[in-house]
Amino acid sequence: MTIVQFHMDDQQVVDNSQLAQKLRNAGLRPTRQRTALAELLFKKGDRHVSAECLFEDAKKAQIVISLATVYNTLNQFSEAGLLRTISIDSTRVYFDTKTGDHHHFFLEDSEQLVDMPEGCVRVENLPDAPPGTEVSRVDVIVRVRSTK
Amino acid sequence: MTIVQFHMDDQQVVDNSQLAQKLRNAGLRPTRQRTALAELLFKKGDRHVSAECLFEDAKKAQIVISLATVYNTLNQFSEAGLLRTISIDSTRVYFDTKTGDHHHFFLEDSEQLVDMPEGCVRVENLPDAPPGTEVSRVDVIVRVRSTK
DNA sequence: ATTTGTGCAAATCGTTTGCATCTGA
DNA sequence: TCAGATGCAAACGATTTGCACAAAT
Repeated sequence: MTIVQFHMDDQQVVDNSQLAQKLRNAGLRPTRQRTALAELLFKKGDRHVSAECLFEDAKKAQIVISLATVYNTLNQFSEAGLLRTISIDSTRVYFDTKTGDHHHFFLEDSEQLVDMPEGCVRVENLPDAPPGTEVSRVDVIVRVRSTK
Repeated sequence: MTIVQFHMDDQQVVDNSQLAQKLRNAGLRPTRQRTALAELLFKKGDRHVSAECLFEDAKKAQIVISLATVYNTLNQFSEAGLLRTISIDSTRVYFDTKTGDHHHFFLEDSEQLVDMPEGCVRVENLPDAPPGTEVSRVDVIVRVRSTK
């Protein structure tokens, strides 16, 4: 029932020196809180978090950090390409630790995002992009809700 | 440069008595401001508006209305099925006057939505919805930005 | 030592709500 | 008449920002 997915581009991070390196590669100094958040984000495999929810996770993990820093860090990470942002629900931004090409289920009841396996969806018959523009990304979001 | 599209299900509204009827059918009293907004929304063919931008339109059209009422009215219209809401950009909700099954281009530069012709896109190979859920809608958003 | 990050609180921005007043059927 | 609409201003919630302080290199 559980779908397990691995991606070579988002290599599984297991120890903290790899994390620090990942941050450095992205041009970010591996500070205490950045490393701590990176640990929460990238050690557990694919995640879809909101700032608020990562902030809660951090609290539970005894990490001392302010909500503003969580926001700033998430934004830095996604600018650096470590995360991808998704906005589905206008009230919240989700950050996806999986940056490769893939699409999502959105569980309307629980407001959660679930990855679809990479490469499985094919979108056909797309009209041409409007003149003077080029496609930067195609997002497919399948909204689902519990039956009954 | 301009793409014009017509759809039979969202019938073109041309006079105000039809508008009033459309509102009544939706269970909404055709009050001054509702009719005025409906006029802006449904007389011009397909539109994608934010509350703020419709509010501006209303001002230009000398309609006396408050921003809160624009919000309330847009929400009522979409609950009544007269509009469809789309959230792409987490900072703004778009209301689409075309309620049929269709998808969108999102022009990242100008933050505008453009309809794709109905029925042209085909999404294949969708994985099954997670257990216990059913698909309520599939959204395809093609983000484009100006070349160079 | 210098640059860069962090925490906090205040600011912002889109959106919603409470309530007194008005209006359409 | 009177339920239902409207306007306003205040409330809200997610996110950003300004600034003094702290930590990395």
